[in-house]
Amino acid sequence: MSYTLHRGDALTVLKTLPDESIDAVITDPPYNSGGRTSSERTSRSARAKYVTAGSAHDLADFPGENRDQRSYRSWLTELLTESYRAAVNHAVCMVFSDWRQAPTTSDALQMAGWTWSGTIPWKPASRPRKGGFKQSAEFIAWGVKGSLDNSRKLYLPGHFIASQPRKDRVHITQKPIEVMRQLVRICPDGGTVLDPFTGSGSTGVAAVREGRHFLGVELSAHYVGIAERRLRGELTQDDFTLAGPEK
Amino acid sequence: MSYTLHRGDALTVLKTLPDESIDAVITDPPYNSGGRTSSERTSRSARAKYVTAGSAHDLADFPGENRDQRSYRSWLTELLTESYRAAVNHAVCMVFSDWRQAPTTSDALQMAGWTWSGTIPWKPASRPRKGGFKQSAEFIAWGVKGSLDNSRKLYLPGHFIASQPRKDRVHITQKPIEVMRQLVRICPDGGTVLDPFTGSGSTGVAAVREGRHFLGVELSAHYVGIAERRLRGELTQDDFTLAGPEK
DNA sequence: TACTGGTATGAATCGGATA
DNA sequence: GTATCCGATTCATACCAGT
Repeated sequence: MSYTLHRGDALTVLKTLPDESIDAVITDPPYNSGGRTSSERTSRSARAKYVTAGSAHDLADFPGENRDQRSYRSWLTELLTESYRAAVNHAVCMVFSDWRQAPTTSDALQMAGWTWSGTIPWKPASRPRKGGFKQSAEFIAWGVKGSLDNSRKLYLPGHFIASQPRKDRVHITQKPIEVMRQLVRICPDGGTVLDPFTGSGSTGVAAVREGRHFLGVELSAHYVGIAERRLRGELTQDDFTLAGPEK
Repeated sequence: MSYTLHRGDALTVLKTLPDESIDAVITDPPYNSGGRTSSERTSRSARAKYVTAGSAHDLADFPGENRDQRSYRSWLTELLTESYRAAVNHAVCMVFSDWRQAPTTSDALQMAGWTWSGTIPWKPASRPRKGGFKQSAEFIAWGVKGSLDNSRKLYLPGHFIASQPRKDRVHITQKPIEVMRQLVRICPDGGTVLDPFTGSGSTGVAAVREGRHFLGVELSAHYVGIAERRLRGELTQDDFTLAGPEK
């Protein structure tokens, strides 16, 4: 398996991809939630919005959390449109969002041409909420280019229960590898998974482990470095596993 | 605890309710999903859509399943607007939907004036899907009139896992009582829960069991009869429980 | 290895003070 | 009134250390 990482703006890089070169898109864009007023949403950094005051960890901030709702929708639509162009027929696109952005996300998915086929909840640990229901779920909107490939003997779950990695976490929104490994199976074996918002590269790690190629784009040099290191580690480990028979 | 059932059109009945007479709205409107084309959605009856072909059971059809998406939104908005008017400050409104209607549902909730505060997934049993992700979740969009009452020491879960009742089921979309019992707790003790689409009356049964009053509306005479019977059973049972100390 | 008890923390939320 | 900042809050769960 191989991986390619681009440091740069997602949309700019996507435009350079050839048609029908991607077999699945799995990504977690910076969605612009959090905060009560529009200015709070657009002016505060991701860390300021999402990290509990007093939290001891010191994870780096990430860019892209400054769009208002309308611009988020059109930006995401354009991005998914380019992904659609670069995808093969039967390709699946999966986009993470929180509850606030879920409707906007499925709108953008459809506006970009994908056939919206479902919304999958997954449950990270979360805080309780006094006087009401705790918000314990996040969502993955998924869609297909054309129709699902019914010839594959593939049955994937419709919801995931897992929590964020706590140890060795390098990104505020890092996803558990076990969940990502399930998701990348939607990509045919040996195909290429695209993640325009690579972050710390969990999608890539999962893809490589599951025998898929990975194509990642990330704006922040800090995170490109981290993703590169993690992915290189995977390949080295693979080679090692191949070389020595034990375990 | 007491209950009131109206046989009639939801909107018509809602308009007759006095202002600020309702403490919570919990309902499962007939949403128009299923079917890939708008004509498929609007022409097939609820039974045809939701009941497995060849299934032997004989649940009655229910009305209201023939709206297209736009008209569904405006109809639901009007309905939720009337509910909003009839609700007290801090009242919570919860609306069930499937994944397809979830964005429309949160739109309507907000258009009606409620402050959308979250989307809760709940998982009924479902069939796997070849070549992709199983669609195992349905959603409850919830919102508040004004703001949540933070003085209550109430902490409710953010997702529910339960399967639809199989035995003793009297309505196609009947919800498990255990889930409904959790939901009705959002209504203050002794308050009144409104369900404009009572169906077989599960919301009412849960409300009565949890010590809330219930106000239900149902168009179908068939289901009003069933709901009435179930609710009367609850009260009788309550009386019995009160009379005899054992269990 | 399996259990147990202590501790840290979360893609938040809320009220209130300040500018 | 709006924007911004600050700090208190809440408990299920993962993690750790110790038996």
